[in-house]
Amino acid sequence: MLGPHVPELRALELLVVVARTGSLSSAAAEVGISQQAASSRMRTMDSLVGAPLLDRTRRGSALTPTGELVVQWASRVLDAADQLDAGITALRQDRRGHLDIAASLTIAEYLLPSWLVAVRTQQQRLGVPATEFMLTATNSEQVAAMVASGEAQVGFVEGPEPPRDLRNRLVGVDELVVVVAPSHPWASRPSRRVSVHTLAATPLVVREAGSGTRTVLERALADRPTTEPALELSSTAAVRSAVAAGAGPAALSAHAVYDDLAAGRLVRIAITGLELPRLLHAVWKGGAHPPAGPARDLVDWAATSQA
Amino acid sequence: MLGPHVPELRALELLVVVARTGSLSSAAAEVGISQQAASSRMRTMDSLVGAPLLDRTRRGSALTPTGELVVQWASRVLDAADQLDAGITALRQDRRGHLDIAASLTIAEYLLPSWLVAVRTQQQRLGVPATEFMLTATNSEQVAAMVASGEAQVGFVEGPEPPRDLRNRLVGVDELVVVVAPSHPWASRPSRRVSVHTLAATPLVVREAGSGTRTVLERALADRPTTEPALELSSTAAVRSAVAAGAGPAALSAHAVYDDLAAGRLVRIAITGLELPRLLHAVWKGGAHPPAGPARDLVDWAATSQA
DNA sequence: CATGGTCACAAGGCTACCTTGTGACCAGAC
DNA sequence: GTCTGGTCACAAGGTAGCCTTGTGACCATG
Repeated sequence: MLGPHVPELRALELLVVVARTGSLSSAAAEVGISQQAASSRMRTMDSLVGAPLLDRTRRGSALTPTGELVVQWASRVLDAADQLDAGITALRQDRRGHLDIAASLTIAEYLLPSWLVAVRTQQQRLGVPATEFMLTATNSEQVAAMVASGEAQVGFVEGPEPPRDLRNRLVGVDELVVVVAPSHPWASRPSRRVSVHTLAATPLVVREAGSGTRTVLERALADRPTTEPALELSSTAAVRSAVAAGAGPAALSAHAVYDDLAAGRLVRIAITGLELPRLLHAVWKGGAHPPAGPARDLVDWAATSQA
Repeated sequence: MLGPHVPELRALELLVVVARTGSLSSAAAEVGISQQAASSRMRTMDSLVGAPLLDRTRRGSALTPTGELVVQWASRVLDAADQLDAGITALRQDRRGHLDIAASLTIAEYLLPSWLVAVRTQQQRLGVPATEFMLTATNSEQVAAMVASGEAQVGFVEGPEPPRDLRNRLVGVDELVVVVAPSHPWASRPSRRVSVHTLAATPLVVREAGSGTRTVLERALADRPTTEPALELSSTAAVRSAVAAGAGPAALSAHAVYDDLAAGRLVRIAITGLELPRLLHAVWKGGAHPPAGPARDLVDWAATSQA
């Protein structure tokens, strides 16, 4: 799946740092290796790409045109890696100066990492010591319970309306969308649209019974004659893969398939007379605003970045 | 910049393959390592994250809830890595069964990789042998010359209008946008808007004289009294970093700053009475359509994916 | 002309990872 | 019952890649 010519993350990081600093030595210092090691890493990248990435002169190293291309591509990889980093850091339960966050699955998977990165860089810029986030991902009911009990200072839930006993603020919207593989007959229809009736009569790829997305879908089709699932899988990732491989249509969170739609691995099908929006709320206990500090920063960011 | 808990790309790839196949052994076979090596890699990932990613049973391995989160985050990294892979593959000059592409910088950097990935997966799905793409990134004039001379079968150019002597098709639009750091005074204005006059009077971070984006900008401000640049840098990446660090405003391609805007590292400022759109065209020589085969597939994809 | 900055070459060591070999366990077929 | 093919785990050993240290050449700048 991944070719043999793709450098590892640390090498890509070194490349962009070299691009920024203009020097192998200082870049090496920044990522914590020796100048010689950095030079060697860059040289192996040269051979991976098949062309030199750097103009190495006696007073610094500048990018070649090829290098500049690769830097741009690498930056996107590293952006995603930053979000992964934020997520992993939040999962590791470092218990000094931390903020406990509870979030529903969709939010934890697709939105929260970028918010964490944003708050983190904001803190860096202001010179504030970094907060360690701890993340629990579970269903929306559980999230509400954790916030109510004080286990988490702030929570993020999805659903028709936020829990009554907690304060809330709207931070985004999600929607279930129906997707198929590009080779699926529905994708060839000029309108890329089918009726609710057709959808209900078609075997779908679904999550296991009881999962949030499946419940929403079943409720929306409740008054129609429905058919058996084509395939029942236990993770969103598995459903995405199965649909892309042609196993049949599925309904998934718009956020979950954003990349696949953009890359053309999946095709969105509109359903006449069916919309499945879900509101995403931040929730907390107590005052009109979340507790001052990282919790409030996070909610503020989430609420404003959706604009 | 990148934390110590982020696995390398190959490890992430293994994780998502395990998630898809449901088995360590078959995943190991797919990525070309032994089952034991795969098991060990996954175990080091466990310790990086601080929690097990897999439920390892005697008849397969399924994701834990934590594992599912990490898979989603990792998928985004790998999506970007796929585009990097496509780009690098196109740069490596493998000369068997290839398509020569010439593209202007903006397109080569931001759009082309995803198109290449799309065409590649399309070929895989149809069982067609994969084309080796060869990419030359240069300015739009050069691109037109290469296509005219036959050095490249297809080209992608930006500019007010495509070259007369070539056939063309619109594949997208780009725009120069003005961005500042979130800490910049302009970002605090409620309107996030300044006048052309203010912009012209403000020292900007710019590319070196002669670069495409700088030329467009200077031409647009030609009839205004302008000031000296705040900083002159030789790559788009350097400009982005400098602006994010607070060196001043800059005008950059909308595609170049898409991620930074989404992540909040940069803030877009509207300029009253100034718009700098650029049309992106595919160009080729000869008939009304590009030559059948990969060239046509690529252009078709590019033209339709912009919708 | 000294100094501090750049990068390159060479040798050595170490570590991390991978392979091979083996075993335990489980399900389904016969 | 047991055979077969599938899973994963444990252990030992080798190897290769990478990193550090040491050294040197070169070039600006003061």
